[in-house]
Amino acid sequence: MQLKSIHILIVDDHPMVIEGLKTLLSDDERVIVKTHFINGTDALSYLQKDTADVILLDVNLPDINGVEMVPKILNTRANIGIIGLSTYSEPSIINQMIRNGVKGYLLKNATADELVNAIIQVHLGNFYFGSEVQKILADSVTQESSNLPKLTRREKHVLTLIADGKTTNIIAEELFISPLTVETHRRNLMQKLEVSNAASLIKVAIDKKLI
Amino acid sequence: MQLKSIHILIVDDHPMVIEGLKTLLSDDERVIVKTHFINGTDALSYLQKDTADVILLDVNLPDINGVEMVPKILNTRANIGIIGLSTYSEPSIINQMIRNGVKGYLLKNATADELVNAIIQVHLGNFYFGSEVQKILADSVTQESSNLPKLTRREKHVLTLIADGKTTNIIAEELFISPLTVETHRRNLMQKLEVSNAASLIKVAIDKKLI
DNA sequence: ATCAATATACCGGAAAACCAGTAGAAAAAA
DNA sequence: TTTTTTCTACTGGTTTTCCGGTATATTGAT
Repeated sequence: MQLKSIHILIVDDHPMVIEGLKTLLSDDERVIVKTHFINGTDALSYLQKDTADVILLDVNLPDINGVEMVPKILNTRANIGIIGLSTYSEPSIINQMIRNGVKGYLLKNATADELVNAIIQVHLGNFYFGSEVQKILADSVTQESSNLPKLTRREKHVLTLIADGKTTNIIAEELFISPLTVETHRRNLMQKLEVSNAASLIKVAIDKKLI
Repeated sequence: MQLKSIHILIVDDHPMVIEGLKTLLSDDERVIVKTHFINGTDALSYLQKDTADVILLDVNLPDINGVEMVPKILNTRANIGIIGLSTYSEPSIINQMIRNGVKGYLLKNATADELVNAIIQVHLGNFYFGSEVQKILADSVTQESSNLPKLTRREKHVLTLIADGKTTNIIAEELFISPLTVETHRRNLMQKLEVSNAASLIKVAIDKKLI
């Protein structure tokens, strides 16, 4: 029934992880580990000539950041499925990986079942995220959306105009109000978001998804 | 074999879509459409008392924005799977939906197969995105990552410090260089990103994923 | 009708950012 | 090794932001 196995590439600098993955996958005939690399550069140069179906990519490589690896891989071989791997859990990293194009993400404590499942789904072109990863992502959303400072309509408006790079005077003209008023709004915004200048105001506003 | 059908809730203000979905799903005994709502408010108040397994949620509702609906739904019923639906394709909308917690996303030209597949996968706790949706997301990543202004290492570093709300003088102290140099870096950054102040510098830097 | 929140506006002064240039040293690329 | 890029630093001046207050009109909710 199984005519063609899925070819796997492992990119990870921990020998233990490599061996562990190989062992976990050796029992399943649907997948076959082609080879492995212990750094990003070697993996990328391999992909110049050869290819694979699915890459298991560690986030913490010695040379190239895993997050940066993803677009590099996809630029070379657009239809490789990439599954991110890491021991820990930072939601921002996972989010970046997803944005950059990984199709799956697993923590290294994933079971053989999960691993094979992820590989198969990703190879089919679907997404697969381990249950712990999903929990982490869900938590990061709810956590961030809590304790949001309440901005008034006017403040939100002024905020977006500041983000557009408009000065107090320009904003005042656009809103037909005094520059002094605009400044008050800006100051209230900064106070509410607990920052001391416009640059970080924009930063935390975006972080808190107010823009 | 099929003991329990997956209970579906449709939230969409287009009668044609509602009927279409119901017809597409009527043939499959694994899913059963419980009821539907033509606006967000009614759907939310329904969820106060009753529940469902999977919600098919239109993005363009008359009262509440679909993007905002998602967290509202998940706050009430955390383990409902939400599948976003829309006719068109704006990547930013899809991204927002995903960030807010949808488990799937389909365009309205999805086939019955895709639809049922998505429902089943989402109900299992997995993600499912239609092939067109995946293409859109992939395009948006590569498109945005192109024509990026090239920042030097030092500039990137200064950029993040600015985003942290640090002033020129503070940054100079941290980097053991003259404030005048830091200012030069800031000005070069602003020129490269084509903005005229630090606030919008941070904005476009985040937009272009340089931070 | 009343109270709280919001939007409006001001003063004066200090700090920081912004602009237009120039230019040498160090590092990286050719 | 030469060339290019990056990092560094400066002068001198203008504009804008930031801070600590204060204060009234308007709007929204109860």
